[in-house]
Parts: sequence; C-alpha cells; structure tokens
Amino acid sequence: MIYTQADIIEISTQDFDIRQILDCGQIFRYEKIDEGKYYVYSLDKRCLVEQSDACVKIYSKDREYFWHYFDLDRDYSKIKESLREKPFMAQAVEYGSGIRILNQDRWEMLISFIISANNHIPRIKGIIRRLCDKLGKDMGEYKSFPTAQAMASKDETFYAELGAGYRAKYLADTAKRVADGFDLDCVNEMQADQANKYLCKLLGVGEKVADCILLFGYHKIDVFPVDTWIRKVYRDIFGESCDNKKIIREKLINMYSKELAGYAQQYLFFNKRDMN
DNA sequence: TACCAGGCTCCTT
DNA sequence: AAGGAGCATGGT
Repeated sequence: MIYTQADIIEISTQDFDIRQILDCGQIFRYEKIDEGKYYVYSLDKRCLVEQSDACVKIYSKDREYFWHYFDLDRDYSKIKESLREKPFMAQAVEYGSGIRILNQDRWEMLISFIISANNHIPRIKGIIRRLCDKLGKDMGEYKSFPTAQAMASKDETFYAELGAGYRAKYLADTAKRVADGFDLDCVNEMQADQANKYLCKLLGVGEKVADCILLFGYHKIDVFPVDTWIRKVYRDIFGESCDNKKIIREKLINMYSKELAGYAQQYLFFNKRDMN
C-alpha cells in the first residue's frame, strides 16, 4: 500500500500508547507486526500504526474514520487530571497514561462482546479471527468483519464449529434479529440505563456485555462494566469482596462520577489485568 | 491437571 | 426481585 502525506495522521505520544490502547481489552482485531507497529482493523477498514518514542503515525486510506476511531478530538490530559484526584486512581492513570477509549462499530462490538462472555481474551481473538476469515468480505490483504446479513445466513452449528462454544446459539439468534431490523442506531438517543435494558433484549447480551457495547461502540462514558477483574479491583479498594454486581457497579460509578466512570473503569481494568 | 476467563440463560424461590 | 446451577472451549 502506498500512502501519501494526506493519508497520514501524525500526533505526539502524549496521551497515546498504542500498546496500551490495544491491550486494554476493548478491541480484539489487531496484529502486531513489530515493536510499536500494528495493523488495526475496524469493520471493513484497516490502518497501520507506528509508534516511536516521540511520535505516532497512523497510515490509512480512511483518515477521517480513524481520526474519530482513535478519539483524537478528546483531551485525555484533562480526563486524567480530574481522575488523578479520586481515590485509587493516581497509580492506575499513571500506569495506563496512554489509554484511549476507541470509537468502534456498534455491530462489531455487539458480536465481539457476546463472544467475550466467560472467555479468555486470546481465545476471543481466535474466534473473531476465524469468523472474519470465513464470513468477512475479501478486502485484498485482509478480511472485513462480517455483516449482519452474512452472519444471519449461518446457523448455530456454523458458530459452534468456529469454536464459539455455548455462545454459538446467541450469535446465530442475534445476527438474525439485527439482520431482521433490530435497530442499533436508536441506542444513541437513549440514556445509559435505558440503552442497557434495550440491548439486553438480544440473546447473549447481559448487563456487563451491554455496558461494554455502550462504552466502546457508543462512547457512553457513564457506564461501568463489571467483570472478574473489576471484582478484584473492588476487593482491593474496599478490603472485602462483593458478590452483588449491581452494588459494585453503583458504588464505583458514584466514586468516580458519571462524567468519568467509563474512563476510570478502563484505567482500573488495564492496571489490574496487565500487572497480573 | 485443574482452574479460570471482559457472564449469560434459565429455572427456583 | 434475587440467587444459583449449568454451560463449551482452550489458555496458562
């Protein structure tokens, strides 16, 4: 691929660390080429990210798309400044100072996080890779993420053979629902709690998966996905574990404010999981 | 080898 | 409304 100057986004490494961004569990479709060098895939698009000590270069034929994708209009210094003052955040923000919350495709997030349920990240990546290989559109050097129509054309058996386990049924059912007109755009206009309930109408989507879709696919930042890692964080903060997901979620949103909850969650999640 | 993973559905109380 | 069993698979 030949890139002209107009295809390149060049920014400083202040508030941007591609390793942290890709490794904080919000995206499953990327490929490490070399140290600081990655292909990043979104829907049917791809970019090449090259990060050195001083600067980051993002090469793509869809420059505007990836500008928004990497959330480059947002000032993360300001977010980190506000969060640093809150309990247990100083170290987490320092550790993941290059994290950004990506603006990803809703459909891709929906399917990806159905697959994520009770699953390891390396295995999630494998299932999604095979899904794209088999059903994605051929883009020349890579395959796109499959459309809802493509996924709706396959049944549960197909997804079981991909290795999706008991999520196979959820994938087949949800793909059919979306291909059949279940609206993913109207979520934009909803408040987070209403949006969460709406997405939970889909088979395979529970409260946690819905929160992830809202955070990574709609950039709704007043949510707080609670998974096993956040449960460990909760124990660190409060000195005892809590088996009630709703209470954990509510207490942590209150602690970090509705304006910053989603960001706080990412710093805490990355810190806990990456250090493990 | 066991344990565990960015949990959910479904069935009982 | 709330709690718990069962669940497919493979990474570590």
